[in-house]
Amino acid sequence: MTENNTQQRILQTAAELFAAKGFDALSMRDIATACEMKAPSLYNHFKDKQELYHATLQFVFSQQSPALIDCLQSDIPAQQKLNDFIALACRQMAGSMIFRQLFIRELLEQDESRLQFLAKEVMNDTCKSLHSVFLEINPKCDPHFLTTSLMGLLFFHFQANSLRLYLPGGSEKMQSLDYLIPSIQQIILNHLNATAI
Amino acid sequence: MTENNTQQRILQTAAELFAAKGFDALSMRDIATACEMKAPSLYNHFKDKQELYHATLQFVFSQQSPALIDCLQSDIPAQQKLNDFIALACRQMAGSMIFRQLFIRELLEQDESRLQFLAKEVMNDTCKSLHSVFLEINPKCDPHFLTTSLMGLLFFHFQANSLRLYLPGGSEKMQSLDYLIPSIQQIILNHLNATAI
DNA sequence: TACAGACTAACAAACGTTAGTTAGTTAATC
DNA sequence: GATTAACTAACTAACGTTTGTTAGTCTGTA
Repeated sequence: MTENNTQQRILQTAAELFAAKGFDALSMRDIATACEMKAPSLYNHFKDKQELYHATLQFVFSQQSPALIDCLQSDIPAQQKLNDFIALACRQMAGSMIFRQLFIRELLEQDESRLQFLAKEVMNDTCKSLHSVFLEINPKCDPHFLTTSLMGLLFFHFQANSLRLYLPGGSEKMQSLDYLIPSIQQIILNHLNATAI
Repeated sequence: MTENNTQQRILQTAAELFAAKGFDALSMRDIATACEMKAPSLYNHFKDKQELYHATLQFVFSQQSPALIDCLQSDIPAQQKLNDFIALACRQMAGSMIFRQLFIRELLEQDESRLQFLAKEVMNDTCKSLHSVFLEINPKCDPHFLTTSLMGLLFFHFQANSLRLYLPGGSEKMQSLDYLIPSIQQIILNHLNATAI
């Protein structure tokens, strides 16, 4: 139990640090210090740095989807399900940069086996539920394109929130959920409704 | 001239490597080897690793915008200008991963001064031209949101092209420019046209 | 002769990791 | 209930390697 507890604490700390700095910029000593221990102690819990990183990815990625899937399978009209989903995803994106940054780092790394894990183990169920909702709203739509587009909008709008302030027309108001949620909902819905049925 | 030539060669090589591996995973010896020289020789051209990295960013980012801006300022209908712009940006994204990956890495790093450089020196002019086109098509639209959304779609769709194959509904066909260009054009246009004038 | 730009050799610091030790806890024995 | 053995999980010390970088040297060109 102490074992498990320490392990969880290491994973949580490592997640924050890996997300912020990336695999190579982060040393085992950094992680250990943040966990209030010494680097060699980490090896009592994880074989090596790679294994700790993989465990961190699984730890973070497995937490995200359940709430999203629940939201897509509730018993309300499809369009409202989609709006709820987008709102929740936005809140998750804004609430913690850990998932978002780790995800984007994985996209950059382009490691085939890890991309496959990401797609099959982490995203597959959510995507399929989302496809159903898209098709329910408009059976002629392209659910894969819509899903990927929505992910792009979600990840980019929140990741670029610091950049936004320096871009023309960017303001603090546009970083807020109150602004981003309805805007993203509308761009997706507009596309769904515009495609001829 | 040899000086300038070598410098350019180093920058081009460094750009490819920094884009692929990131700042920390890449050593001066790696860069030197790829340039067919020894690491200390790099210091004849750049003060240190940081300066080489900054020079690389400037080298890469300054090449991208001119063609895009030209495309937005030609003398054709606004809607066609926008379509041409999106098509060209897609081709740039697909043609080389260097710009795309370096840009995303900068978004991850969240370094305020470099984000500011990115926004003001690299993207500002393109964004402003793009805003004009958006407003020409629909004066009631939100050009900042549209610009950011378009960037999100462009970066994500091309960066996630490897991931796409493992996602439900993903296929090689959907990685192609023939598929992505019109799809992205349409999602933006639909949103532009849907906003009440 | 001067100088740019390549080189070799070498530095200190930081890296991931291992070995060996120690303190605290649990379980079984007397 | 006390004693011992076994185990967990922390520690210190240290390893070999790689890192960014500097100093000093050689070579070709102007």
